[in-house]
Amino acid sequence: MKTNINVVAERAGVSIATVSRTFNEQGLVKEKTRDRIIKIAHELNYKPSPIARGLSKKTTDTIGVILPDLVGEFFMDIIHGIDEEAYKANKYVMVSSSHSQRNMVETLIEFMASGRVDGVILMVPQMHKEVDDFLKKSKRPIVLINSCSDLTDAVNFQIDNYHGAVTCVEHLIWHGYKKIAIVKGPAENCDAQERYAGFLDALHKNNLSSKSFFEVIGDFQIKTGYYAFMELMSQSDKPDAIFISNDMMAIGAYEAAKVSNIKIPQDVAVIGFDDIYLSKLLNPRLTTVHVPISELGAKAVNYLLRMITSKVNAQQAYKEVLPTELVIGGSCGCNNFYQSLI
Amino acid sequence: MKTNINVVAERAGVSIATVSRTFNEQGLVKEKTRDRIIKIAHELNYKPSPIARGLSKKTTDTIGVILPDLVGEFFMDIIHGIDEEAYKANKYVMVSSSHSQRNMVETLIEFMASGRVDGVILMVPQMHKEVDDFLKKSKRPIVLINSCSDLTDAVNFQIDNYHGAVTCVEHLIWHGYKKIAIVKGPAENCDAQERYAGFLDALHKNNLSSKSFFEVIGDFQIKTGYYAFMELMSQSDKPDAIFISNDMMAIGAYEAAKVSNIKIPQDVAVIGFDDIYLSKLLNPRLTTVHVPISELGAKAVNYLLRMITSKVNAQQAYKEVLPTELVIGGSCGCNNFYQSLI
DNA sequence: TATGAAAATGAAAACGTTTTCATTAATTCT
DNA sequence: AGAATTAATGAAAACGTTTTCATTTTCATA
Repeated sequence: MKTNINVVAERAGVSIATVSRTFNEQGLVKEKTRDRIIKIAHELNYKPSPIARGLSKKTTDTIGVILPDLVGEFFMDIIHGIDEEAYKANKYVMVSSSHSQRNMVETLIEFMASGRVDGVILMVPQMHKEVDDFLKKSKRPIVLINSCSDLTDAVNFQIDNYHGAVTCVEHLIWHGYKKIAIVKGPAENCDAQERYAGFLDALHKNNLSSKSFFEVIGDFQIKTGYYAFMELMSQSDKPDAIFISNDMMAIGAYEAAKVSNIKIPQDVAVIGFDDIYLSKLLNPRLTTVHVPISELGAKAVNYLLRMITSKVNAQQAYKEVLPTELVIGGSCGCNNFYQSLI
Repeated sequence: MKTNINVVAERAGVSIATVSRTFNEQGLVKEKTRDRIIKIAHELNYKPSPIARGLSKKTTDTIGVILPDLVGEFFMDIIHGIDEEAYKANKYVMVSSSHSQRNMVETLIEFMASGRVDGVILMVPQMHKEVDDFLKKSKRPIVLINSCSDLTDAVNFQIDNYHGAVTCVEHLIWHGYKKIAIVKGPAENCDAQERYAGFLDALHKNNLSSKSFFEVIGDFQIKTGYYAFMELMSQSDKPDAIFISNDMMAIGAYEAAKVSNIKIPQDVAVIGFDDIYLSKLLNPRLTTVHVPISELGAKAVNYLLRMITSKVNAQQAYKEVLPTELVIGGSCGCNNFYQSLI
């Protein structure tokens, strides 16, 4: 009744070994018998069981994805990129969030040890020792995405936060602004750190320097953007441009500007980071930095698959920084940008 | 070297059967030996292989999720709800999009037949015959979410689009509006159909009727919301309120209002549907309908798991409609709503 | 036509569990 | 104390593949 490899073999008058070979390596079984087997398998609607195959071959054709959270368009984009590439390669995708940090590491270990996945794509907001240790001794390949770059001996795909920030600041300088402020992200956040570094370096390279009262810290949420903007613009010495470390805070800044009757960009220029969907809807459209999130996922999958198939040395460290791109809106002072909303 | 059930058994001076029993049914193995086995297993860091177990038991502890798309906060919320519940039940989640309709059914069949998953949560934008047929003959349980309700013999969890729409319209009527227009969603979309039905019924129940020039069709995207608003408000006989079938189109409407200098809600009241994140950021905050997306995923998982464990009859049709809730903003004319942005 | 190499196939072990059925150990009952 | 039950364990088959190693077939070459 149940249609396994045996019934196909029997029906084809052949041993199960040849049936197996038919579905795996090519060239090993004679054209004629191969065709016959394929035909019969098709008639019986036979497909090799992935589970049994997994037991025998120790591969599952699925990759694990562990994200710090499963909320918001950002993580969705990552999953999307991963899914798309995995699908092309006929792989399956198992997702899991680290469930509020309760057990990121446990999930990871479970995944790896259980043989459920052939490899893992892992995103850690900030790298702790535990993870670091584990990466080294893991038998299955692991690819990090958008994780801190301080561990040099891992495989890591990242966004080029630094140059994104540099480009922003240089664009502001090009506009002629000289008093450039920044709303920073959380101190422990790697993205925030890199963006801040880019900000500082761009200023210095252009013989400007950052003043402490032009630096406000935020937490990447709308609210702190609001207050940061208020704080900056209520000083007697006001900036003429503000680099806001992410778009969410920029939204808060827009709100603050509206409330306090400050015009963007006439009174103060504003520039964000991330190019989230909302940024298109602001008025004027927010000038920001596009980050190739979905590509990040796609590239991570491709590399992981090559690690799995040993096309690339899985022990070898590798790092790739994906370029970011300035998206011109009206908030920086440019005025012939493309308003894509309608 | 490799630590499988055999080495544990040997080390414990016991047969592999008792080791297996120790990790499965309880009460079958004597307390004392059980403890010894557990201890040894722990020392050796032994965990039963899910793959081998899967082969033997024909269950994998993972559920499949097939969504029409992996983009935007909506689908992320669904996955989030699913993941959270699955995690609690110690199940794994395999996601897949239908990759632009290319092969939703194939993915489904593949999933089911391969024994990769114990059950599937499936969301289909519009139900075609193929899927319908397949649902019937599938051996593994399937739970539909947010899918058309015209197949009565499936398990289906849905949003209460109808009553959400009724509530909207009645709220508008309560405000005193009499000339209520609608921007509909795509004709073939089930959500859109149900919302439209609610709209009509609410009007009739209140002795109002819909006029054809007050009904415009859209496609749930921003752009069509823009044009629909323009069209409605450029007629000589203008509506005093518009029920827009989703928030995205409402955003377009806001934009159109701004461009044409029409004030919301003073000149025309507007109400949306979905309560997406952006709706909080509009000014005035959009009055809309909250849909419990994440709960939808969570409930679907719970029911699916009960089908898998036969706590509930998997052959039996079941339908659950999750309540929606009106979220008051300023766009309907209310003025003491909670503006949650800051 | 015999011969050797190459190509195609088969038998059986392995992968790591669960589970049925039989057997032994422990316990209760008279 | 011995029989009758019940509780605990073990041996081996099953799950459905892949893969090694040996064997047979084929085919070109001498």
